[in-house]
Amino acid sequence: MTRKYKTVIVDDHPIVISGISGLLSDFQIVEVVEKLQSGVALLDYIETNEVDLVLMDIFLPVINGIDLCKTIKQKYPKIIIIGMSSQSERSLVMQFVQNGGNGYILKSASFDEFKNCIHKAIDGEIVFSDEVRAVISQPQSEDLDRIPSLSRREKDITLLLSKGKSTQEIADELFLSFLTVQTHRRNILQKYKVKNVAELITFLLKNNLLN
Amino acid sequence: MTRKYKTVIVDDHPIVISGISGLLSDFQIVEVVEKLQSGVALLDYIETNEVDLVLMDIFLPVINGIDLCKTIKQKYPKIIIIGMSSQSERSLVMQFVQNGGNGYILKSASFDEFKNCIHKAIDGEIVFSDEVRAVISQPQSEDLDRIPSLSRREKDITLLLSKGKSTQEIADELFLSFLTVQTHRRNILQKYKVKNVAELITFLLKNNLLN
DNA sequence: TTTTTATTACCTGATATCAGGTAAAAGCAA
DNA sequence: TTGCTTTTACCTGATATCAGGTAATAAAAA
Repeated sequence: MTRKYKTVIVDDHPIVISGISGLLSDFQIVEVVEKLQSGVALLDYIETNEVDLVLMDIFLPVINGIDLCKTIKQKYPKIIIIGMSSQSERSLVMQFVQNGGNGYILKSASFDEFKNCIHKAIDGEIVFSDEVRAVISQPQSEDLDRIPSLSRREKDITLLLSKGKSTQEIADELFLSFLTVQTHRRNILQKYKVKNVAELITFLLKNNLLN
Repeated sequence: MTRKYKTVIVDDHPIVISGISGLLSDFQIVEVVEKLQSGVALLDYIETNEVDLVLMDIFLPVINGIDLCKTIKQKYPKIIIIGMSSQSERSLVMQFVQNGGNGYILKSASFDEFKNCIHKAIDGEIVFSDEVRAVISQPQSEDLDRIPSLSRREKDITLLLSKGKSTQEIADELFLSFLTVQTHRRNILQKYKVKNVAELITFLLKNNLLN
């Protein structure tokens, strides 16, 4: 008999944990050895226990799933990590995979999709649920995988923009020339390839890049 | 023997549904008669079936839980409706209860909390999970309770604004006059007392009022 | 040390937004 | 039926944004 994959579920919602473990109880090949509600608890657990597979929520309190994934993979590259969330923001998924994640499943995925993904991930594939795949496989400027970061000054200005400040008000507040702020604004919009501040802020907030 | 409460679970995440029905299977007093993934499906279902208790996610596609609750309560005030979500935004909870909701539970609540709340709700109480109660019972700047809501059209326009569309583009997309869209924009900004679209979007996204 | 990035700043012209006003028709609720 | 809200639409003028340039200085990375 083949060894079972020792699996840990990490989610801050007990109900979700219960749902997933119910789903996994059908599996012959995996065995849920622990259910945790935080990233810190997971880091503790893998220090002293053998783990083969982790199913984790991306939006966790304190440490988010993306950073958590990176930390774990650095020390234990063999652990298979599958991320889950309610939204399929392209950049989130990309970051997760770049940090070593083995797959990304939307919580709105069907049971079949879930099972399928977990099976394939165990076989070494990088897996995505249907909706996620639809989002990330869109044409979408093949190079924009890695989201550019804002410089210090650009962050200052973006924050004030999100508060509804005008170019002139920002210039006054930061003791800069109106024209300088204008240049920064243009650079920021260009950086994220957005048309105006409205789209910029939507992008930044949805990707947790603002504050 | 007392009659069992016919219960419907509404959530767009199959896993959550499974988790909750697992939880409810321990209950002698309730019986899960249907599991649905959308508000529309629920409206259909209650037209032709008897329902005593509804457990619904607040963030549902198409119709949100708050509007859904209102609609149902108008026609079937006897149905007990408990809302669930991942966040406990004060204004959301308030709106839900004002629309007739019988309780609000965070998905991060423990199983015991869940059971407790459902029991009490059946007994006629308006119930909240611990974390929710902590949030809503805070003093809170007495005036900012009620956040104005957007009309259907205003929502359409706001969504397009968040995608960086210009007034003209929105007019074209919705088959409206440029001037009409301009009027809507002004009304929306006024409603939330913000200076421009940037501030509007920050406000809406931080309060989960946009999709 | 050379190169690149960040920050600062100026110029112009086209287009868009914002703020003020008004107002009619349709739909819903009291 | 009488109001209230929503949706539609028009007008004007002041500001603001966006997109296209260029360019010097400072700081950080190669």
